Amino acid sequence: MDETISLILHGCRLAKDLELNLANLANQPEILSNSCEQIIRAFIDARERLNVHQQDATSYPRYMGQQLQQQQNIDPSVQEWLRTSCTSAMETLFHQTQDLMAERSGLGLIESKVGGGIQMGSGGLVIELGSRSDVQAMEASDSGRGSSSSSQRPRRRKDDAEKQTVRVPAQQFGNTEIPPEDGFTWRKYGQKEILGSRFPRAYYRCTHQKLYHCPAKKQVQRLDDDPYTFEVAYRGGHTCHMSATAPSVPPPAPEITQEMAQTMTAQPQPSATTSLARWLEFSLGSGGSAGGSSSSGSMAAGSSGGAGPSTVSRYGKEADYPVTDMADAMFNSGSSSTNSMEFIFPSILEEKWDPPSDKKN
DNA sequence: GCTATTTGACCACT
DNA sequence: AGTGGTCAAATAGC
Repeated sequence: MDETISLILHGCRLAKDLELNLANLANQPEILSNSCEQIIRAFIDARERLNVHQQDATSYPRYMGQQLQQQQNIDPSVQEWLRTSCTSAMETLFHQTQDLMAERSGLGLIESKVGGGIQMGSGGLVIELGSRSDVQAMEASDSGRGSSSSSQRPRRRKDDAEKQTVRVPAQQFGNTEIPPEDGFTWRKYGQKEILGSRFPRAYYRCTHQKLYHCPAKKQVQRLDDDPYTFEVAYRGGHTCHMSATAPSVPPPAPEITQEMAQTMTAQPQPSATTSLARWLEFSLGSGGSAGGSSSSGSMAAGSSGGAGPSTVSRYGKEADYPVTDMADAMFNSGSSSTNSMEFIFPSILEEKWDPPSDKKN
Protein backbone atom coordinates (compact mmCIF):
# COMPACT_ATOMS: atom_id res chain seq x y z
CA MET A 1 0.00 0.00 0.00
CA ASP A 2 2.88 2.33 0.74
CA GLU A 3 3.97 1.89 -2.82
CA THR A 4 0.57 2.99 -4.02
CA ILE A 5 0.66 6.07 -1.87
CA SER A 6 4.04 6.82 -3.27
CA LEU A 7 2.63 6.66 -6.74
CA ILE A 8 -0.12 9.06 -5.87
CA LEU A 9 2.30 11.43 -4.29
CA HIS A 10 4.52 11.19 -7.30
CA GLY A 11 1.61 12.13 -9.51
CA CYS A 12 0.81 15.06 -7.27
CA ARG A 13 4.40 16.10 -7.38
CA LEU A 14 4.50 15.97 -11.14
CA ALA A 15 1.32 17.96 -11.34
CA LYS A 16 2.71 20.53 -8.98
CA ASP A 17 5.87 20.84 -11.00
CA LEU A 18 3.84 21.23 -14.14
CA GLU A 19 1.80 23.94 -12.53
CA LEU A 20 4.88 25.81 -11.44
CA ASN A 21 6.44 25.64 -14.86
CA LEU A 22 3.28 26.13 -16.82
CA ALA A 23 4.05 29.69 -17.77
CA ASN A 24 7.49 28.78 -19.05
CA LEU A 25 6.21 25.79 -20.98
CA ALA A 26 3.25 27.50 -22.53
CA ASN A 27 4.91 27.49 -25.92
CA GLN A 28 6.26 23.98 -25.70
CA PRO A 29 3.32 21.67 -26.31
CA GLU A 30 5.50 18.61 -26.61
CA ILE A 31 6.91 19.03 -23.15
CA LEU A 32 3.51 19.81 -21.80
CA SER A 33 2.14 16.71 -23.45
CA ASN A 34 4.86 14.54 -21.98
CA SER A 35 4.29 15.98 -18.55
CA CYS A 36 0.59 15.28 -18.78
CA GLU A 37 1.33 11.78 -19.92
CA GLN A 38 3.58 11.13 -16.95
CA ILE A 39 1.00 12.45 -14.52
CA ILE A 40 -1.71 10.36 -16.07
CA ARG A 41 0.34 7.22 -15.98
CA ALA A 42 1.21 7.73 -12.35
CA PHE A 43 -2.41 8.01 -11.37
CA ILE A 44 -3.53 5.18 -13.59
CA ASP A 45 -1.10 2.85 -11.99
CA ALA A 46 -1.99 4.06 -8.56
CA ARG A 47 -5.62 3.41 -9.28
CA GLU A 48 -4.83 0.01 -10.61
CA ARG A 49 -3.02 -0.88 -7.44
CA LEU A 50 -5.86 0.48 -5.37
CA ASN A 51 -8.26 -1.61 -7.38
CA VAL A 52 -6.24 -4.67 -6.58
CA HIS A 53 -6.36 -3.81 -2.92
CA GLN A 54 -10.07 -3.34 -3.05
CA GLN A 55 -10.66 -6.48 -5.02
CA ASP A 56 -8.76 -8.45 -2.47
CA ALA A 57 -10.75 -7.03 0.34
CA THR A 58 -14.28 -6.96 -0.96
CA SER A 59 -16.46 -8.10 -3.76
CA TYR A 60 -15.70 -5.73 -6.54
CA PRO A 61 -18.15 -3.90 -8.75
CA ARG A 62 -18.36 -5.40 -12.18
CA TYR A 63 -17.43 -2.31 -14.07
CA MET A 64 -14.39 -1.63 -11.98
CA GLY A 65 -13.26 -5.14 -12.53
CA GLN A 66 -13.52 -4.64 -16.24
CA GLN A 67 -11.53 -1.47 -16.06
CA LEU A 68 -8.91 -3.20 -14.04
CA GLN A 69 -8.74 -5.98 -16.54
CA GLN A 70 -8.34 -3.57 -19.39
CA GLN A 71 -5.60 -1.70 -17.69
CA GLN A 72 -3.74 -4.82 -16.81
CA ASN A 73 -3.79 -5.73 -20.44
CA ILE A 74 -2.34 -2.51 -21.71
CA ASP A 75 -0.14 -1.03 -19.14
CA PRO A 76 3.03 -3.09 -18.87
CA SER A 77 4.94 -0.08 -20.09
CA VAL A 78 3.55 1.90 -17.25
CA GLN A 79 4.70 -0.69 -14.80
CA GLU A 80 8.11 -0.71 -16.34
CA TRP A 81 8.23 3.03 -16.23
CA LEU A 82 7.27 2.97 -12.60
CA ARG A 83 9.90 0.40 -11.82
CA THR A 84 12.60 2.42 -13.46
CA SER A 85 11.57 5.94 -12.69
CA CYS A 86 9.80 5.96 -9.39
CA THR A 87 12.22 4.60 -6.94
CA SER A 88 14.08 5.93 -3.99
CA ALA A 89 13.34 9.53 -4.71
CA MET A 90 9.67 8.83 -4.39
CA GLU A 91 10.15 6.92 -1.23
CA THR A 92 12.02 9.85 0.19
CA LEU A 93 9.33 12.18 -0.95
CA PHE A 94 6.72 9.93 0.49
CA HIS A 95 8.30 9.80 3.90
CA GLN A 96 8.91 13.51 3.92
CA THR A 97 5.34 14.36 3.11
CA GLN A 98 3.54 11.55 4.82
CA ASP A 99 3.15 13.27 8.14
CA LEU A 100 2.11 16.52 6.60
CA MET A 101 -0.42 14.87 4.37
CA ALA A 102 -1.87 12.83 7.16
CA GLU A 103 -2.10 15.91 9.29
CA ARG A 104 -4.17 17.66 6.67
CA SER A 105 -6.20 14.59 5.89
CA GLY A 106 -5.16 15.09 2.35
CA LEU A 107 -3.93 11.56 2.06
CA GLY A 108 -7.28 10.07 2.70
CA LEU A 109 -8.90 12.37 0.24
CA ILE A 110 -6.57 11.51 -2.53
CA GLU A 111 -6.79 7.84 -1.86
CA SER A 112 -10.53 7.70 -1.81
CA LYS A 113 -10.76 9.77 -4.93
CA VAL A 114 -8.46 7.63 -6.95
CA GLY A 115 -9.96 4.49 -5.58
CA GLY A 116 -13.34 5.75 -6.50
CA GLY A 117 -12.58 5.41 -10.14
CA ILE A 118 -11.01 8.60 -11.35
CA GLN A 119 -10.75 8.28 -15.09
CA MET A 120 -7.27 9.52 -15.61
CA GLY A 121 -6.82 9.06 -19.27
CA SER A 122 -8.32 5.65 -19.40
CA GLY A 123 -11.06 6.63 -21.78
CA GLY A 124 -13.06 3.82 -20.32
CA LEU A 125 -16.78 3.75 -20.63
CA VAL A 126 -18.97 1.73 -18.38
CA ILE A 127 -22.33 0.54 -19.51
CA GLU A 128 -24.63 -0.68 -16.87
CA LEU A 129 -27.92 -2.01 -18.03
CA GLY A 130 -30.64 -3.22 -15.80
CA SER A 131 -28.42 -3.82 -12.85
CA ARG A 132 -30.28 -3.13 -9.70
CA SER A 133 -27.56 -1.33 -7.88
CA ASP A 134 -26.47 0.48 -10.97
CA VAL A 135 -29.63 2.36 -11.45
CA GLN A 136 -30.63 2.53 -7.88
CA ALA A 137 -29.86 6.15 -7.24
CA MET A 138 -31.51 7.48 -10.32
CA GLU A 139 -34.36 5.03 -10.17
CA ALA A 140 -35.38 6.21 -6.78
CA SER A 141 -37.39 9.05 -8.18
CA ASP A 142 -39.09 7.01 -10.87
CA SER A 143 -40.00 3.75 -9.33
CA GLY A 144 -43.60 2.90 -8.87
CA ARG A 145 -45.02 5.80 -10.77
CA GLY A 146 -47.91 5.01 -12.97
CA SER A 147 -49.37 6.85 -15.88
CA SER A 148 -50.25 10.45 -15.53
CA SER A 149 -53.75 11.57 -15.10
CA SER A 150 -55.21 13.63 -17.87
CA SER A 151 -55.05 17.33 -17.24
CA GLN A 152 -55.23 20.40 -19.40
CA ARG A 153 -51.44 20.46 -19.56
CA PRO A 154 -50.27 16.91 -19.98
CA ARG A 155 -46.98 16.50 -18.25
CA ARG A 156 -44.50 13.71 -18.33
CA ARG A 157 -44.89 10.34 -16.62
CA LYS A 158 -45.69 7.22 -18.41
CA ASP A 159 -41.96 6.95 -18.14
CA ASP A 160 -41.93 3.25 -17.70
CA ALA A 161 -39.57 3.11 -20.61
CA GLU A 162 -36.55 1.08 -19.74
CA LYS A 163 -33.74 3.14 -18.43
CA GLN A 164 -30.23 2.40 -19.47
CA THR A 165 -27.49 3.89 -17.42
CA VAL A 166 -23.95 4.39 -18.59
CA ARG A 167 -20.99 5.95 -16.96
CA VAL A 168 -18.64 7.91 -19.10
CA PRO A 169 -15.51 9.78 -18.19
CA ALA A 170 -15.36 13.50 -18.47
CA GLN A 171 -12.43 15.24 -19.99
CA GLN A 172 -9.53 15.51 -17.65
CA PHE A 173 -8.14 18.64 -19.20
CA GLY A 174 -9.60 21.74 -20.65
CA ASN A 175 -13.29 22.02 -20.14
CA THR A 176 -14.22 19.07 -17.99
CA GLU A 177 -17.82 20.10 -17.98
CA ILE A 178 -18.51 19.15 -21.53
CA PRO A 179 -20.98 16.31 -21.23
CA PRO A 180 -20.24 13.03 -22.89
CA GLU A 181 -20.67 12.74 -26.60
CA ASP A 182 -22.91 9.90 -27.68
CA GLY A 183 -23.69 10.38 -31.32
CA PHE A 184 -27.10 11.96 -30.99
CA THR A 185 -28.25 15.51 -30.88
CA TRP A 186 -29.89 16.53 -27.65
CA ARG A 187 -31.69 19.57 -26.46
CA LYS A 188 -31.47 20.49 -22.85
CA TYR A 189 -34.84 21.16 -21.31
CA GLY A 190 -34.10 21.31 -17.65
CA GLN A 191 -31.63 21.16 -14.86
CA LYS A 192 -32.33 20.28 -11.31
CA GLU A 193 -30.52 20.16 -8.05
CA ILE A 194 -30.85 16.65 -6.74
CA LEU A 195 -31.10 15.97 -3.08
CA GLY A 196 -27.93 14.45 -1.74
CA SER A 197 -25.98 15.15 -4.88
CA ARG A 198 -23.32 17.73 -5.20
CA PHE A 199 -23.97 18.24 -8.85
CA PRO A 200 -27.20 19.12 -10.62
CA ARG A 201 -28.88 16.73 -12.98
CA ALA A 202 -29.38 17.90 -16.53
CA TYR A 203 -32.32 16.77 -18.61
CA TYR A 204 -32.09 16.36 -22.34
CA ARG A 205 -34.50 15.29 -25.00
CA CYS A 206 -33.85 14.41 -28.58
CA THR A 207 -33.51 17.44 -30.79
CA HIS A 208 -35.88 15.80 -33.24
CA GLN A 209 -38.59 15.21 -30.69
CA LYS A 210 -41.11 17.47 -32.36
CA LEU A 211 -40.43 16.60 -35.96
CA TYR A 212 -40.21 12.86 -35.50
CA HIS A 213 -41.99 12.50 -32.20
CA CYS A 214 -38.81 10.98 -30.96
CA PRO A 215 -39.27 10.05 -27.31
CA ALA A 216 -35.60 9.64 -26.49
CA LYS A 217 -34.41 11.39 -23.39
CA LYS A 218 -31.38 11.34 -21.26
CA GLN A 219 -30.29 12.55 -17.88
CA VAL A 220 -26.74 13.56 -17.22
CA GLN A 221 -25.26 13.87 -13.81
CA ARG A 222 -21.80 13.91 -12.41
CA LEU A 223 -21.01 11.37 -9.79
CA ASP A 224 -20.63 12.65 -6.28
CA ASP A 225 -17.59 10.62 -5.53
CA ASP A 226 -16.04 11.09 -8.93
CA PRO A 227 -16.68 14.42 -10.58
CA TYR A 228 -14.70 13.21 -13.56
CA THR A 229 -17.37 10.73 -14.42
CA PHE A 230 -20.81 11.40 -15.82
CA GLU A 231 -23.67 9.07 -15.21
CA VAL A 232 -25.97 9.19 -18.19
CA ALA A 233 -29.39 7.62 -18.07
CA TYR A 234 -31.08 7.00 -21.39
CA ARG A 235 -34.78 6.55 -21.67
CA GLY A 236 -36.85 5.84 -24.69
CA GLY A 237 -35.40 4.78 -27.99
CA HIS A 238 -34.81 7.08 -30.90
CA THR A 239 -37.50 7.00 -33.53
CA CYS A 240 -36.04 9.89 -35.44
CA HIS A 241 -34.08 9.44 -38.64
CA MET A 242 -30.84 9.48 -36.71
CA SER A 243 -31.69 6.22 -35.06
CA ALA A 244 -31.11 4.31 -38.23
CA THR A 245 -27.42 4.84 -37.91
CA ALA A 246 -26.58 5.86 -34.41
CA PRO A 247 -26.83 3.72 -31.33
CA SER A 248 -29.07 4.72 -28.48
CA VAL A 249 -26.39 3.60 -26.11
CA PRO A 250 -22.80 4.09 -27.04
CA PRO A 251 -20.56 1.09 -27.07
CA PRO A 252 -17.70 0.99 -24.62
CA ALA A 253 -14.81 3.13 -25.68
CA PRO A 254 -11.74 1.06 -26.18
CA GLU A 255 -8.79 1.57 -23.97
CA ILE A 256 -6.33 3.76 -25.76
CA THR A 257 -2.74 4.52 -25.12
CA GLN A 258 -0.30 6.57 -27.04
CA GLU A 259 1.42 3.39 -28.11
CA MET A 260 -1.84 2.01 -29.40
CA ALA A 261 -2.53 5.22 -31.21
CA GLN A 262 0.76 5.08 -33.02
CA THR A 263 0.41 1.43 -33.79
CA MET A 264 -3.12 1.60 -35.03
CA THR A 265 -2.62 4.57 -37.24
CA ALA A 266 0.42 2.97 -38.78
CA GLN A 267 -1.14 -0.34 -39.65
CA PRO A 268 -4.18 -1.56 -41.53
CA GLN A 269 -7.04 -2.04 -39.14
CA PRO A 270 -9.17 -5.06 -38.59
CA SER A 271 -12.83 -4.33 -38.87
CA ALA A 272 -13.46 -4.46 -35.17
CA THR A 273 -11.20 -1.53 -34.64
CA THR A 274 -12.18 0.51 -37.63
CA SER A 275 -14.02 2.95 -35.50
CA LEU A 276 -11.15 3.41 -33.17
CA ALA A 277 -8.70 3.76 -36.00
CA ARG A 278 -10.72 6.42 -37.70
CA TRP A 279 -11.17 8.19 -34.48
CA LEU A 280 -7.48 8.07 -33.81
CA GLU A 281 -6.70 9.36 -37.24
CA PHE A 282 -8.96 12.21 -36.53
CA SER A 283 -7.63 12.90 -33.09
CA LEU A 284 -4.08 12.83 -34.33
CA GLY A 285 -4.87 15.39 -36.93
CA SER A 286 -4.76 13.32 -40.08
CA GLY A 287 -8.47 12.87 -40.31
CA GLY A 288 -11.26 15.18 -39.37
CA SER A 289 -13.86 14.58 -42.01
CA ALA A 290 -15.42 11.59 -40.41
CA GLY A 291 -19.11 11.85 -39.74
CA GLY A 292 -21.03 11.89 -36.54
CA SER A 293 -23.57 13.94 -34.76
CA SER A 294 -23.32 15.87 -31.64
CA SER A 295 -24.76 16.26 -28.29
CA SER A 296 -25.81 19.83 -28.03
CA GLY A 297 -25.73 19.77 -24.31
CA SER A 298 -23.23 21.51 -22.17
CA MET A 299 -23.97 20.99 -18.54
CA ALA A 300 -22.79 24.32 -17.32
CA ALA A 301 -22.70 26.19 -20.56
CA GLY A 302 -24.75 28.95 -19.25
CA SER A 303 -24.76 32.67 -19.72
CA SER A 304 -21.18 32.74 -18.62
CA GLY A 305 -20.29 30.95 -21.79
CA GLY A 306 -19.35 27.67 -20.19
CA ALA A 307 -15.69 27.33 -19.48
CA GLY A 308 -14.12 29.65 -21.91
CA PRO A 309 -12.93 29.18 -25.45
CA SER A 310 -12.90 25.43 -25.27
CA THR A 311 -16.62 25.24 -24.85
CA VAL A 312 -18.53 23.80 -27.74
CA SER A 313 -20.88 26.32 -29.20
CA ARG A 314 -24.36 25.96 -27.89
CA TYR A 315 -26.07 27.18 -30.98
CA GLY A 316 -27.08 25.87 -34.34
CA LYS A 317 -23.78 25.09 -35.85
CA GLU A 318 -22.69 22.48 -33.43
CA ALA A 319 -25.35 20.14 -34.59
CA ASP A 320 -24.26 20.60 -38.16
CA TYR A 321 -20.55 20.12 -37.70
CA PRO A 322 -20.28 18.41 -34.40
CA VAL A 323 -17.02 16.58 -34.69
CA THR A 324 -15.20 19.62 -35.92
CA ASP A 325 -16.53 21.66 -33.09
CA MET A 326 -15.64 19.08 -30.55
CA ALA A 327 -12.20 18.80 -32.01
CA ASP A 328 -11.81 22.53 -31.81
CA ALA A 329 -12.88 22.38 -28.24
CA MET A 330 -10.32 19.76 -27.48
CA PHE A 331 -7.47 21.32 -29.37
CA ASN A 332 -8.20 24.74 -28.00
CA SER A 333 -8.16 23.40 -24.51
CA GLY A 334 -4.40 23.34 -24.70
CA SER A 335 -4.03 19.70 -23.86
CA SER A 336 -2.48 16.84 -25.68
CA SER A 337 -4.86 15.95 -28.42
CA THR A 338 -4.32 12.25 -28.08
CA ASN A 339 -4.98 12.20 -24.39
CA SER A 340 -7.87 14.55 -24.52
CA MET A 341 -9.61 12.84 -27.33
CA GLU A 342 -9.69 9.66 -25.36
CA PHE A 343 -12.73 11.08 -23.71
CA ILE A 344 -14.80 11.37 -26.83
CA PHE A 345 -16.72 8.41 -28.03
CA PRO A 346 -15.08 6.91 -31.05
CA SER A 347 -18.40 5.39 -31.93
CA ILE A 348 -19.70 8.56 -33.44
CA LEU A 349 -17.13 8.39 -36.18
CA GLU A 350 -18.28 4.98 -37.18
CA GLU A 351 -21.74 6.14 -38.02
CA LYS A 352 -22.91 7.65 -41.20
CA TRP A 353 -24.07 11.08 -40.43
CA ASP A 354 -27.14 12.53 -42.02
CA PRO A 355 -27.22 16.28 -42.16
CA PRO A 356 -30.16 17.44 -40.12
CA SER A 357 -32.92 18.50 -42.40
CA ASP A 358 -35.22 19.80 -39.76
CA LYS A 359 -33.26 22.73 -38.48
CA LYS A 360 -35.98 25.06 -39.65
CA ASN A 361 -39.30 24.34 -38.15
C1' DG B 1 -36.16 35.96 -36.33
C1' DC B 2 -34.60 31.46 -35.20
C1' DT B 3 -32.95 28.25 -32.06
C1' DA B 4 -30.88 26.67 -27.76
C1' DT B 5 -30.22 27.36 -22.80
C1' DT B 6 -31.53 28.92 -18.27
C1' DT B 7 -34.45 28.83 -14.51
C1' DG B 8 -38.55 29.48 -11.76
C1' DA B 9 -42.88 27.39 -11.54
C1' DC B 10 -45.88 23.69 -12.07
C1' DC B 11 -47.23 18.93 -11.75
C1' DA B 12 -47.03 13.89 -10.54
C1' DC B 13 -45.95 11.02 -7.20
C1' DT B 14 -44.61 9.17 -2.61
C1' DA C 1 -44.72 18.32 2.38
C1' DG C 2 -40.85 16.87 -0.18
C1' DT C 3 -38.73 15.46 -4.36
C1' DG C 4 -37.96 14.69 -9.17
C1' DG C 5 -39.41 15.56 -13.99
C1' DT C 6 -41.22 18.82 -17.19
C1' DC C 7 -42.95 23.14 -18.98
C1' DA C 8 -42.48 27.57 -20.73
C1' DA C 9 -41.15 32.45 -20.41
C1' DA C 10 -37.03 34.96 -20.45
C1' DT C 11 -32.67 35.34 -22.25
C1' DA C 12 -28.79 35.06 -25.39
C1' DG C 13 -25.97 34.09 -29.61
C1' DC C 14 -26.04 33.80 -34.45
